[in-house]
Parts: sequence; structure tokens; C-alpha cells
Amino acid sequence: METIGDLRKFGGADAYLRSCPSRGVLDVIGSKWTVLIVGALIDRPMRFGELLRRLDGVTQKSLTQALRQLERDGFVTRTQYPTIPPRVDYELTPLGHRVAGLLGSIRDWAQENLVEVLAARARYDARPTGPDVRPA
Amino acid sequence: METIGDLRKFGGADAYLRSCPSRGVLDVIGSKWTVLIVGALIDRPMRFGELLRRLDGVTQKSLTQALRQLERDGFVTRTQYPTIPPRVDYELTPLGHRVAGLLGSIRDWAQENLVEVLAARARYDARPTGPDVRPA
DNA sequence: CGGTATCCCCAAGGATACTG
DNA sequence: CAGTATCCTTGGGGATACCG
Repeated sequence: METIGDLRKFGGADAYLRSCPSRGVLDVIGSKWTVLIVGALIDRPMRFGELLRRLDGVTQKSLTQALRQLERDGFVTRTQYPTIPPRVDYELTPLGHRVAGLLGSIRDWAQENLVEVLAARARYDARPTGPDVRPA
Repeated sequence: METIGDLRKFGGADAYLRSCPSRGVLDVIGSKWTVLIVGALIDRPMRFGELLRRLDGVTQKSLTQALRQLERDGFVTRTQYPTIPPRVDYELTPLGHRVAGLLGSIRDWAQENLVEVLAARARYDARPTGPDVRPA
């Protein structure tokens, strides 16, 4: 499972295999800012500065890195206008739009189930003897 | 947006805000092995060693860490039988089952769109002047 | 069997400063 | 405005060894 040829030969990818490149795709999706970036671009293209302000806490460098990776993987297009001052628009590709729905569901789920998760954490952290023993 | 009280007061979580704890939930989902673990547990509970073998390339330490975090966040339960040798089962909670569907979709999407992503990467990396210039 | 405990590495990502 | 360039810290995660 090393090449596209292998994928065709074996009839599909399997993320449970160490050598399957779908692991790399999962890593991109899991990277810190990806979910928020593609979510922000669902409605319309955005300029770099808009994204920078929309994603509270992101740095220029981190945003640039994330956008480069998304561009490389075919999720967003980068359009640079040769004006002064420069203007750069980022827009989802069809591939990006298709994944954006899934990632949006994840983001929404995190927001909707946040209270339940926080409660579970509080319960876990409050256990008598710490992260160890249990009553069998 | 610091406490559960705040969430109620403001009427919901917003992952675009730096201080919103839903960011932490997204991080868990994005961690390297989470998607594969919950995917493996959808059908049935599994023992530690089964998971270790199912997730090609994971180490004992990484698997233990990931399972602890999933347990803490209320996605899985850990059941330890006081036998010799010890036996430990991991099982999805109702909360875990609900998120497992979403994460499974992500994994499937990564596998199904892998070829297209690899092609996009090849195109990007093959650009004449490298990751820089573009024709305006 | 199902863990901990240690050591180690390196890559993600933040802070800051500079530029076309 | 939209980036690079540089430095630096943190911690995720691998390898290995030991334990109840």
C-alpha cells in the first residue's frame, strides 16, 4: 500500500494499515486550524486578513502554514491579485466543499456536546484515588 | 466563555473564540489515534491487546494515552477484570457511539478521496518554480 | 496481559521582527 | 496587506525497559 497503483491493485485504502497514505490525509484533517478554516470558507471566499481575524488566537505563521497545506492537498485555491497593497483570496475547491460538510459536523458536535464532555472530565478528575484504581 | 455558566449565559459554544473550551474537544478528535480507536470499537468492545494489533504502528504508550483521554472525556469505558492474567475491555459509551458515526465518515472520506488528494499534492509539488511564484 | 517509567527526538506552533 | 525569516518552547509520540 505504497502507491496509487497499489491502491488500485488492492481495491481500496485502509487507514488501519501503517503504510496507507490515507493516514496522512487524516492528519491534515486533524491539524489544529483546518476545521475552523474550511468552516469559515464555506459561505464565501475570504482574504488572508479576514481569516486571521476570524480565527481568534491564530498567528500569521500558523495560518499561512495551514493554508499552504490545504492548498497543496487541493482543498482551497489561492488567488493573488497584483495590486498595491496586495490582496489574496482563499476559496474552497469542489473537493474542499465536500469535506467541509463533514468537518462542520464535527465542529458543531464539539460545540453541542461540550457540556457533556466537560462534565465527564470533571467526574474523571474527581475520582477518589486519581487516575488509577477501580472497584473491579 | 470560560465556564459552563458562561456557556449558558451566552447561549452556546463558539470554536472560533480562543477561550472556548470546544477547542479542546476538537483537539481530542484530531489527535492521531482517536479516529481509528473509536472506529474499531463501533462493532464491539475490544481488549487492549486487540486494539494494539488492530492499529498498525501504534505503541503501547500512545494507545494507553489515547484511551485515557477518551475515557476522561466520556467516549469510552474501561473495564478491568481482576483475573490473572489481567483483562481490560474498552467499550464506547452512548456519547462515544454518537461521535463515532461522524469520525467514521471522516475516515471513510479520507480513504475514498485519497487518490484525488495525492494527485493534488503531486500537481502542487511539480509547479515550475516551487512553492512560490504564480502567474498573477 | 496490560500496563508504568524513562529517555529522547523532532516537528508543530507561538513570538517577534522584517519586507515586497 | 500578506506574507517570510528567525528563534525558541512545548509536548506528542516513538523506543526501550521494567512491573503487578
